[in-house]
Amino acid sequence: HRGSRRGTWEEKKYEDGVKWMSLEHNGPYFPPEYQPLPDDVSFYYNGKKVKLSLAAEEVALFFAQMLDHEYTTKQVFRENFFKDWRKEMTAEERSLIQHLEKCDFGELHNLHKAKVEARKNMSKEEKQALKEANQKITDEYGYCLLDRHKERIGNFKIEPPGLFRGRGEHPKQGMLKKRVQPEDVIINCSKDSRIPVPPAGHRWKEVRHDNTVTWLASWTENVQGSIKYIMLNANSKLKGEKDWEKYEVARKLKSCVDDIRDQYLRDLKSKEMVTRQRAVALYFIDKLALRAGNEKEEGETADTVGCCSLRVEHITLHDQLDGNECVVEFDFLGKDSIRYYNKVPVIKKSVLSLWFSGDGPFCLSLQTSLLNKHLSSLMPGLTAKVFRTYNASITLQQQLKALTNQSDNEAEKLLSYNRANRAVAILCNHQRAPPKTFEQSMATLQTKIEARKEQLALAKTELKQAKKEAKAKGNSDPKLQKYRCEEQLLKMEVQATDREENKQIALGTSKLNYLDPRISVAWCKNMGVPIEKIYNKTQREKFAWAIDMTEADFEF
DNA sequence: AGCGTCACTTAGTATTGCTGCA
DNA sequence: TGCAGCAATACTAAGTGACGCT
Repeated sequence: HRGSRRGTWEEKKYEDGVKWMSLEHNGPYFPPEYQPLPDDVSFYYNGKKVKLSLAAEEVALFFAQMLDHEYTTKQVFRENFFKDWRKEMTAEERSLIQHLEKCDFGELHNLHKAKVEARKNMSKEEKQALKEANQKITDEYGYCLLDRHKERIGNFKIEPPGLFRGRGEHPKQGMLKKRVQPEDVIINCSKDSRIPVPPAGHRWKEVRHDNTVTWLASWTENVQGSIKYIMLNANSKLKGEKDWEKYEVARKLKSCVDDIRDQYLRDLKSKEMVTRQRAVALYFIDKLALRAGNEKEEGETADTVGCCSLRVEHITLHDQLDGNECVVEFDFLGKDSIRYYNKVPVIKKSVLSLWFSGDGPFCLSLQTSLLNKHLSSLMPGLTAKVFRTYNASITLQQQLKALTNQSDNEAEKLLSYNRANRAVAILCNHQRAPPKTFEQSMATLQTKIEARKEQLALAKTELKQAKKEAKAKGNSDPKLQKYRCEEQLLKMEVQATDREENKQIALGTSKLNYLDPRISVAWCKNMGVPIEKIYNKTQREKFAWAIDMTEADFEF
């Protein structure tokens, strides 16, 4: 453990999967019940006013609230919504309301907009009252006692009902996400703790006492049938230790990655087809930080892929492209339907010939389970995703080393840090939609820079002038002014560069999930940069373990 | 091996709230 | 002192991978 103090973070308390000895909490917070529409707001069908049943009205409002959103123009969304909405209708309503096109949600939509507007225009006192009410909810439901320590809960609120918003071309978009009842919720806590009390008139689905899991409550969501959990906040000891463990596994990979690389390069020539295919998968997972690509059930989710589920249509092989030999062109939708596009020169022609070797649509006939089984035999705890963590963290460390100089000023150092972070985000393909106000905000910043330049020029002139006059008096003010001006200008220019380079790149995901925080902490110590410049309050809480234990000589 | 289930991490976007500037 | 613009937070979907059963 070079560069780290032994301390509470390194203790391993319990054996074999036991996560806690005592757990007490107040259960999840349920969203408020539906408030019926006021009498002067109506839904119309085919031009005629229709008073909907409470259940149908609530779902109608879900749709009305989304009318400004692109979702409601999509055919799949509309069909799914309408089908599920009709299920909530009374028989009478169902026989009347047959076509979504004949529905007029205008008044409902306006009501919603008015409510949003009213919330914006609340008085200070009203806002304060609301804030206090929310605080009260957080105080009551937002914390738990785990092994006698008070810990924050990450998501203590039950997800409110609404229309399912899948990402990309999701076949289930628009379906009704039903209201969760206490009768749907499983509570997990310790036997001898104060059992959470369900809302009046209700009971829990089950109360269990399973200390091999970390969740406090769970329910099954109706759209995909998946389980949702109430879990601890990222700043909790439990999550922190797990995070630390993750990076330790990635560091262990560092010590054997050379051997593993040698082996998969050799395996490319193996007589066994499975071995060769495995080698190709590993090669790209390592080189491009691709995700594993588990199989997905067709028709249940958007059509997205990862390394092992890449299909023939996602890659193009080029003997020659842009002056390079042997290039693989990737073009596919990955997690969250984010496009991955990359042209990659590969080591050998042999790699290319290994694609398409199956007769199905897949590039490789290889399952992630097989890949991970192999990996775990090479190193305990090694799986495909460890390569992403490892390559992300090692890239940050290398980039920081290459980009930053002790002699840089703080703004320059921070730009370098962001650039190193950006290199990782690009590697991991962490994208974002360009902010709506991007062009505008760039222009504003540019204007400010111009103004500051003029001011600086003026300050310089004044300084010359003042030098002559002030020599006798010893007045240094104009000099200071010029200096400050220069510094602010530089800071803004750096900011502009940073923002431009960041247009479509999201740094947060890698910072939060892939970059060993100890690298950043050590860098801050070495560069004399306060940790607050790199991590905000939440992030410092999440990475408390790293901030606590890391010395300047830490090496990933 | 092949699956379904479960637990947990990783992900982008929507909303909220704070700050610095006119 | 109001508010634009950005940072922080909230939200919840979408992945990974372990495990147990057949």
